[in-house]
Amino acid sequence: MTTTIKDIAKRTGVSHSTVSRALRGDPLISFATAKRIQQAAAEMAYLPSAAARSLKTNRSQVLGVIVSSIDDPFFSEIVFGIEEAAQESGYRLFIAASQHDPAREQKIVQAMMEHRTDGVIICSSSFSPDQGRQLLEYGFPIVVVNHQGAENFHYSIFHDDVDGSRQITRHLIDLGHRKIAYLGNSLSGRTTLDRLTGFKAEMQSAGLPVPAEYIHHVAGNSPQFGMDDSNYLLNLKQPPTAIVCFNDMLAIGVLKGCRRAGLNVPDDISITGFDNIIFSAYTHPPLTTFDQPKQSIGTEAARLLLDLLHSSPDGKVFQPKEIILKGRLLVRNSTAASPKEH
Amino acid sequence: MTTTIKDIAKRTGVSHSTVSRALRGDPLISFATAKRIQQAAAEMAYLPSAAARSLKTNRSQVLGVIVSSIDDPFFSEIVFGIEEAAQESGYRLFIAASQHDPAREQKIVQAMMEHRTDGVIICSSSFSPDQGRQLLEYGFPIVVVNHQGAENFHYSIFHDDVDGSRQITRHLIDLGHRKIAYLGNSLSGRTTLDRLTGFKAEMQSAGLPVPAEYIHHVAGNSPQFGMDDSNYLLNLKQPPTAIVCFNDMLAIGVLKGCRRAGLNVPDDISITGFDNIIFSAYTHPPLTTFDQPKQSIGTEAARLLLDLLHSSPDGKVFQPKEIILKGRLLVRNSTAASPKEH
DNA sequence: GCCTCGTTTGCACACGTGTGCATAATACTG
DNA sequence: CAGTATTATGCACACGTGTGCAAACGAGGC
Repeated sequence: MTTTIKDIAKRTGVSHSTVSRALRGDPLISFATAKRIQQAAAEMAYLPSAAARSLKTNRSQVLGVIVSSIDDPFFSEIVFGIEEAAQESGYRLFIAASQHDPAREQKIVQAMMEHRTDGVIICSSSFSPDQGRQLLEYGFPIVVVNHQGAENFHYSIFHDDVDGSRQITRHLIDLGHRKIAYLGNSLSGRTTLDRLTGFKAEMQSAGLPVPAEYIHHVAGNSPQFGMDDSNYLLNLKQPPTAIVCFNDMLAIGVLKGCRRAGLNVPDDISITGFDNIIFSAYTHPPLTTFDQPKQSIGTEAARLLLDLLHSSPDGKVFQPKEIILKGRLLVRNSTAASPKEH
Repeated sequence: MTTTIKDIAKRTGVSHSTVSRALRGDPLISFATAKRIQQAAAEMAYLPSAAARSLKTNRSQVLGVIVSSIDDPFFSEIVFGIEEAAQESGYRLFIAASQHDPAREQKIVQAMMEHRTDGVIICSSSFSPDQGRQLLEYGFPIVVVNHQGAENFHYSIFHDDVDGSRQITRHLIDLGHRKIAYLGNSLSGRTTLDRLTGFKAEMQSAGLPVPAEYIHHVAGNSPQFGMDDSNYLLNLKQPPTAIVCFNDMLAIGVLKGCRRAGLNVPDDISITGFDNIIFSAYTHPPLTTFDQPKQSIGTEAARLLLDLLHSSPDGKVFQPKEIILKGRLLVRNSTAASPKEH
């Protein structure tokens, strides 16, 4: 059986409460006995029961992380950042993937509640408002990352997607492109809208038209969607000379779609991504994209949540807070001067 | 505050033990009162405390998953498989990334013990034997996936890497290649050795020599390593006409390295990967690789562990078990007939 | 040597849930 | 109707840890 503080108490001849205090470093206990107890604990390979502690203290030292999918490298990197910050403060992560499935979201929310997670970070742009409300009502401190329903939550971390998208678009305009299309992902809620907004804004300020058929949405994040739906844009009567893709995953698919259609990137058409996932440096040609500080987003989200946790006992209500991070344009080789019209 | 079974007891005028039984579906409780209690519980939005339950039952309904890194798409897909199976059986996941860092591994092991995880799945090929021993001594049921130290553990899931590597190599030999190099990842322990073994075996059975300089190892899994170290192989006096890469991540980097060196894949040189991660279909050219059933590996690992958990109370000791899964060769366009010697 | 004060430890209860056992309520048998 | 079998419920304790409070201990001052 696993050793408990009672076992240690028996062996050292003190009460279990003394052991508890000694191990927690309570100054009430004399240095001599504290040391004696700690040594005994080490020898007996004692490890406290998280369940018992959590039951008593009402704190689990666990942060819930809800992400739409684990196998999306964008989210993986954010999670990586979260874990760095969490582990630094002695917190553990409870990661769950919603997979855009409401039933699954329901189960996740329930599990978070049952485990009395100390707080929750939502990274799933499509997370259902109903589930969000449930979490809020339960009293969880919540930090949302790039989330569409952010108006309901008080603490959020944003990457400035509007600005990023403007920079990407400006880059293409500067290269002489005038017929630029946008390929979005309808499942990405606010994120795709922000990027679309930035795109439109920059086009407008350059006095360039954006015909309705130049804005197209797919329903998923895999390269497959990008490849399949690139046909739609390429087969338009007036095909674009550049495509601004919602993110790198789609852009990677679009690159292949173009190649299949016999188009040379970037000579015949320019393609841009967004996020700078690791693979975007290895496509052919390497992808021009917007380098989003994914890891920082994760660590900032975790730090904000931890701040919230450690200051709430004071009873003072935190001011709503919105942290906006900026990335940088990363010009590689999938963009070039607009092809001359014949 | 959160509602407890005592609150429900008060409201329904029964004792808290009756509530406990009613909610657990204990047939001791009459149908009428059980229904009444369940309804009250639903109205009061009752959710059991995982901590309390786990403390009392000594079962956490949580599986620990140790993975070397989350942002490696290969592991992500395995984790995805694990989660599918776990959630089906009402288990939750406790995921932690070791990052090849012993200090981190130590913390992870400790956390798993403190949380009294019901079992552990180790997917980190470089996981330290010391930590593994500690987990074993603690009494965790453990399932290892492709792990180097599998001899110490009784239950394991393997992909038949030796066979896969032979098939890949055979494919290249059939295409007329005679000078074939192997690029491994020294951090991947047994996995890279198995693949190297298969490679050598097939070369030998074809009567082809493998000069020592044709076997090269890098120390990491990112495409960057593949790109950087491809130079070494390409600059040999007798450069190979084909490179068998440890996995897709490295192969993706090698593809870029070849392009940089002015080589055309597959006309000048053939490249193969391993794993079939999602991006391998979108490289240029699309990567010939070995399609490993990643998701199945995950679900099988989880199922094996769950079987272990549900049968151990009988006291009967399980026979050691090793499940070997097979994948299939996936020929795409990064391999072609060996270039003619001039 | 008595009182006071500060330090160190133990007692007892609490957290929320599960369960063996005793007891109360009901049904059944003769 | 008494006695017994059956069913339904409650009591009390347990899981491992943390903590307010009382008690024991020792030291110092007069």
